[in-house]
Amino acid sequence: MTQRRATWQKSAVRERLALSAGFVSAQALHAELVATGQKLGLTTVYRALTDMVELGEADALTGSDGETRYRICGTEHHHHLICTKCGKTVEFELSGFESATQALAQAHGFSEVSHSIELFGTCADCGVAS
Amino acid sequence: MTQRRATWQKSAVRERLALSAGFVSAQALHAELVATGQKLGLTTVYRALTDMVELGEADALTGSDGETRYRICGTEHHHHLICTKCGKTVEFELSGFESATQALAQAHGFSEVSHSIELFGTCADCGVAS
DNA sequence: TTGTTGCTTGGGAACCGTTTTCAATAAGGA
DNA sequence: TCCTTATTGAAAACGGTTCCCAAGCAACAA
Repeated sequence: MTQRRATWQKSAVRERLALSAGFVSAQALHAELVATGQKLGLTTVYRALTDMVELGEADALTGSDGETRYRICGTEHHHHLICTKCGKTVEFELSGFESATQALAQAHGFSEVSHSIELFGTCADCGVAS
Repeated sequence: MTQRRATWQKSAVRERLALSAGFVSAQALHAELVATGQKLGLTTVYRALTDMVELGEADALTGSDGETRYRICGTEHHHHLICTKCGKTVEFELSGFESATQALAQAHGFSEVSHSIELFGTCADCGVAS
């Protein structure tokens, strides 16, 4: 059994991620850490983030560009409303919708259904001020 | 202005994709074409698929593994119910939901909202028969 | 505190899907 | 048929992520 050890690298990744309002890529996070004097390897950042996702401390989201972004999230089931400009994220739940999709899936003979629901848009701050 | 020329390669990609019940990766599609004696380049398959997506003839879906899969789809707005085992896909629409998300997004000050909604599960054929 | 164990780190190479390059090819109008 | 130029395709480039493995260090025992 793998037991985890506490290291300042993991703490640094966790803390830095907590500072971000939205989803951040592993590379960006690594760059920020290095820029603030925290010298750690990119590989380590990837591992720390992967661990956090497995522990349910963070959510991962792979965009259409193939890059995975991370964010510290609540543990309850939720979805995201993400600003495509600045990455700012709002969590929300969708009461009623969950059961509706479940019913729809079962109607088609599907089981073990999970879903991916994300909303993308431009937040107030990034919106055109004209 | 870019005008398109008809080539047997593009037709081959389109026809092969039409044979698939679900989403297929560019590499898999290329392998299938080569296996059936259609000798064309992987690059060409990528280009043909990208074109189809731009023309609205196909849908592209980038999975968490970073691989993009394609499928011929209807032109109206719809979502997908996808079997994670065999890739079989069912299209469906979500009346009422669209407006609900729109309202939710605006409530948070977001504009130009789009959404990504996909359901994943195990289809009847792939379900555990024990 | 010191010693031992083995998880963790990190730099670079490897991977893998995708895109770009560019010379050869071929579609389609004149 | 000829000519123009979009298209093809093999190889190289790319970019994000993972693997390799020797050095480092956290946790625990004595």
